[in-house]
Amino acid sequence: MIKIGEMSKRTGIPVTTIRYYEKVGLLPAPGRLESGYRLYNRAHLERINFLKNTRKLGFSQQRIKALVSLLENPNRTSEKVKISVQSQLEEIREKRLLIQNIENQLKQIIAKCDGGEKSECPILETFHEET
Amino acid sequence: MIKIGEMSKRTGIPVTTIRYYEKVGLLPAPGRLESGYRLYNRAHLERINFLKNTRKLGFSQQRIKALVSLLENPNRTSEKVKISVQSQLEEIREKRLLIQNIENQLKQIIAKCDGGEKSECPILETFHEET
DNA sequence: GTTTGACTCTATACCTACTGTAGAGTCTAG
DNA sequence: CTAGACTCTACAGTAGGTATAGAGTCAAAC
Repeated sequence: MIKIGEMSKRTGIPVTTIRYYEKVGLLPAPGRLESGYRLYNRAHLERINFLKNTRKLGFSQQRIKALVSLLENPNRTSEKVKISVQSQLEEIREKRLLIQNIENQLKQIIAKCDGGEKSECPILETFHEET
Repeated sequence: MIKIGEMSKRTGIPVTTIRYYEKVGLLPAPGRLESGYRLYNRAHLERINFLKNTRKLGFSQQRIKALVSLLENPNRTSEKVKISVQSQLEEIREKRLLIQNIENQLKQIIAKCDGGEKSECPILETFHEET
């Protein structure tokens, strides 16, 4: 049984964030000492690692909650888990396409500028276009 | 001279967002009718198009403000504008690399799952790893 | 002339996913 | 026994807006 500071050290998740995860329902409320200090066990450590890993993969809190309830459901199938992760992949893929599109547009816009010292500026002109 | 609803129609930017841009200093405060209604001119329309285009390219408000002050500076050089847009490109490129990395990880994780009906689940196991 | 409906105003709350701060209490090593 | 580290709650702030409440205004139909 460890206190929140030790948990923070072991997981690399800030103390404030751990308390926040409890508040939003991603982490079960732990037991408390008489002083009110939180006391975590092995299961909490595992849950925080779970949150850390899914967060790194860009999962939203909503999707993480869905995964957690699968996790806690004894009737879960790995198929359902897979479908959830595939949705996440699709979302990420769309974000990547969007950002790639922006990247290409920026490159084209930069290419318009010859870097002269005149006050005319093809980049600013582009930004003023009606679209 | 047009009212805010007409401006919204012409630019496609919601009325609430136009007021918000004024509040955060991206759009100069327009004149008002006696009733208090905002009245916009050609310059405001151009500014809103500018905001719309830079926002579409993922510029932060901070960077947009920097661009706007270049825009308003008669001593600006197109070189300075170019440098600002190049910084934006670099930021976007890094975001894209990050998201591509996530995408690849997700693909690898999904590939671990054979979709069986057993309760064991390589995906959930991956999410529980200490990292 | 009035009434209806669309429009506008301000102010405030809400969103995601946290982070930071104030002020008070607790624990532990010297 | 005290100093410093740790923990607690509650609330405010971040970016970039969106949504809502309640009040006032404008234009056209009747």
